[in-house]
Amino acid sequence: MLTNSRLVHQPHDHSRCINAALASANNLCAEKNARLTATRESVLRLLWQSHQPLGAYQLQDRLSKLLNKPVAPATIYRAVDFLLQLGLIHRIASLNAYIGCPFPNSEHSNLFMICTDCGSTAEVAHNTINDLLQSISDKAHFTLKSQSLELFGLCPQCSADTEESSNG
Amino acid sequence: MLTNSRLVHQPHDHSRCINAALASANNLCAEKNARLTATRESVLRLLWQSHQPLGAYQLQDRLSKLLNKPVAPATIYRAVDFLLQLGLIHRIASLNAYIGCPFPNSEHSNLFMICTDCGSTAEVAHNTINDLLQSISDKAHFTLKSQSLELFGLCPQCSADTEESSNG
DNA sequence: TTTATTAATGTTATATTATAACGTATCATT
DNA sequence: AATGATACGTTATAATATAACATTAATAAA
Repeated sequence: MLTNSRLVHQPHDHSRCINAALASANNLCAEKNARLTATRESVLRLLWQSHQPLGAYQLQDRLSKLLNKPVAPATIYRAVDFLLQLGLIHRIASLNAYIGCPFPNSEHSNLFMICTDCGSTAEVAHNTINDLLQSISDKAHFTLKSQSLELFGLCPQCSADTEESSNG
Repeated sequence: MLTNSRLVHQPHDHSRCINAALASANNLCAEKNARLTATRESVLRLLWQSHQPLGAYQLQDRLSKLLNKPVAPATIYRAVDFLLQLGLIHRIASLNAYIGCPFPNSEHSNLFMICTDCGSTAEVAHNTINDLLQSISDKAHFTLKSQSLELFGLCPQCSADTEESSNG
């Protein structure tokens, strides 16, 4: 099992995450002959700077502030589509929001643990889940192409807080 | 494993499904002291009549035609919210659409197999998946409350069609 | 059976998310 | 430099969802 759960839910040197993600993005783009333009890189950076999934219009606000000029929705959606194509980010359907992918090079589950309290979201890559879903699909004669797996609940921190307040 | 995959993907006496769903809805409402009003029942019926998930504005069109009068979005969203609350329908986040739940009384996975070709959508209830997701959550100290699991691919019929056309 | 209370609906307006269409600029190759 | 492909700017609008408040209907209480 591969997960960024601990990183997401605990304090850490976040600038390292961001730098690692951008370096990895640069590699991937070079490899695929794709252009990580200024706009695209900024959107990716904004997603990584956030500890939560961001919606298109949140990205619009932030990019607009960053560039100190108006930014249109199309600009955001185009950047986001590009990053989605390359697997550098994911869309979280239930939130209409986007988040950086912590392991863009590996086959993985698109499995997210979303805290309904604080909004923090961790991704988990888990082969057993993938295998199980594949076998369920096979049995049903369903040709599986992709998947969106979203879990809702309380992250470790918010779970602990709830526990505490109910005890004390 | 509990699934309506075969029913969804193969010809059958669909009026029976609809009647069964409505009967089950009536029971549930009686039990919970909830009112299955005319609007709510119509929306549920429309969802069951469709072989695919329907969006709010598709429901608006259909209800409007059924009643032969204008229907506002709020009417649809209110009915849909009610039915969601009772577990009589599900929302499919990736499609912004709604679908009748074939087993509203049982604990289940909210796992959907969505055909990207014809749109037909089957629900699967699978304890192993639930257990696995619960154990993953436990390991991550994530307090799991609910889940949305959406699989995209080709239904048996469309898989077969693709196979055929590639062969011949 | 009136009255009070709650639940559901009607209606209008508007917020939020996403895309279309078309012109302009930038980049890569010749 | 000319060309073609890719990316971006800009404006408008489509699609999805909610807010707010008036009205009606159903239930409960007096």
